[in-house]
Amino acid sequence: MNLTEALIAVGLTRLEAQLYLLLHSEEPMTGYEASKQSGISRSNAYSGLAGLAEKGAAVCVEGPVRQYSAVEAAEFCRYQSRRFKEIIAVIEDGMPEQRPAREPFLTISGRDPIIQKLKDMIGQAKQRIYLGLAAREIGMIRPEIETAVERGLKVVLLTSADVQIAGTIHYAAEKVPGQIRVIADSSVIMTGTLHDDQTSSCLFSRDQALVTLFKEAMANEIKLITMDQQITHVDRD
Amino acid sequence: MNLTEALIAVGLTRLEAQLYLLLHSEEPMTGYEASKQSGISRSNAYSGLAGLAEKGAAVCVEGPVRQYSAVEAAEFCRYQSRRFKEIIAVIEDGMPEQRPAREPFLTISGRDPIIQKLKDMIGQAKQRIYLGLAAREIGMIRPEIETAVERGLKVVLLTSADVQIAGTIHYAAEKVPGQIRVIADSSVIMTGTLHDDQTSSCLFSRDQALVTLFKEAMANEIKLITMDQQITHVDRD
DNA sequence: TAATAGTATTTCTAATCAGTACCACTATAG
DNA sequence: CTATAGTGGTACTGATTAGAAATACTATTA
Repeated sequence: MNLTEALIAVGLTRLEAQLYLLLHSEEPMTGYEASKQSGISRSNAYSGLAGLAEKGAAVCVEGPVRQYSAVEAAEFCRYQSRRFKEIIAVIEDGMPEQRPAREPFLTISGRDPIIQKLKDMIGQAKQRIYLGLAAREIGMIRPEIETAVERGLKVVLLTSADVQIAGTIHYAAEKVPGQIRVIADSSVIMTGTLHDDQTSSCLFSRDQALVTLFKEAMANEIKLITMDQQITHVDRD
Repeated sequence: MNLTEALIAVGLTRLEAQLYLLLHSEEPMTGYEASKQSGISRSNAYSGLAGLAEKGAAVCVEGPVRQYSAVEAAEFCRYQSRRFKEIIAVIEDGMPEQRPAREPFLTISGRDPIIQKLKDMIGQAKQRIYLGLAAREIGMIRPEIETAVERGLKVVLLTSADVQIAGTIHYAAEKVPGQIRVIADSSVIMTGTLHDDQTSSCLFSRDQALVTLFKEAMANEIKLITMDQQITHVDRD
């Protein structure tokens, strides 16, 4: 995600994002100036600046001509955070309680939802988590793993030898990139493949039989690794 | 902001939001069922459910027919929060530094930007803040005022007698709803009117002369109030 | 044959954006 | 003094796209 996309994600249009960046590099300017410097058509430059003002990303400098000045990024981000918190509050206390029934087998499709679920499993784990992932995937969730270690969780990695994360128990195993195997708290598992958005699909399960099967498979894998090689235990600190 | 709008604000479409709520009240369902129960056209019900799955708000229950189950609200909110933090991080460390020049007089138009600026002034104040607002406006920013009191700021309210916020210094003054007068740290002021979006416009200023004028005006107002009435000082706790 | 499950296509609207035309004002070169 | 270039601003048109309503079509099952 680049800067422009991030600005679009918080509610600006593409042109507004462009103009916001332009306002940061220059003195306050009129729509005319903004149009000239950005290449955006005059009409759209004016409406873009007005849009920025409406969304709290720019303010007006009144005078003989109407100029706009950018609201500094930190302040704009504070606005957005405040707004986001309100939105989340509305959702969290407005949503009806989930019916208790939880299906034992769920399919999660698409790259992003899988990564989100993976991070959430690590974040929600209470005692321990086993991660059978290639180095590429470990890299994407490194902050979450580190937070889990700080929370005092037992974190076991089955991944390539060159990965080093303090506080984790590490078994060297060459994993195929994109293949995912996770167990959290001996109660939920996720497994499947993670490539681009279309070809990514994972099974998430709470089914006790499957979880047990998975646990034993991972335990066996670890046993075989320790028979071959020695354990690399990276101590905390 | 209602629930559906909040869900739309985090990236769902109106139909997806509707379907997400429906999924919460029922067992997992197919597009066919969702269409029947929501009144949404079949085609759109299917694409809506697929959209929810893509956005991490629903998961698939594989079987003879494809059913979708809602991801529980708390989990979906965690996804959104994670995503939002990433976006803010991109903006905050991607934005070029603001040029130091800050115009002395700025116009802030529109209801929302004004309220955001008001909250931000309170949040960013270092020592003291004077708020000349009607009870209606005080109500909107109550949490921010309470946080300021907790931060140990001197918070002075010039507002109607019935407003009660612990830890603030309160002078009873009947204010016209929509009229705003604020000074923060004796260095910045905001004043203007706040009604509906079109008719709302405020001046924000760092100009020392104007700030001083404003301070004296408020001091005089307080002096007159205390000559007439007695001070209501609500002690903390 | 009715209900279930799923797909495809058409139409409509609104937002975004590119492009252009037009008007008013000011400064200045000839 | 006038012509013209530059500045500041508004209005309109057209293309593209996402979202959504509506309908039609196929296939399977009870």
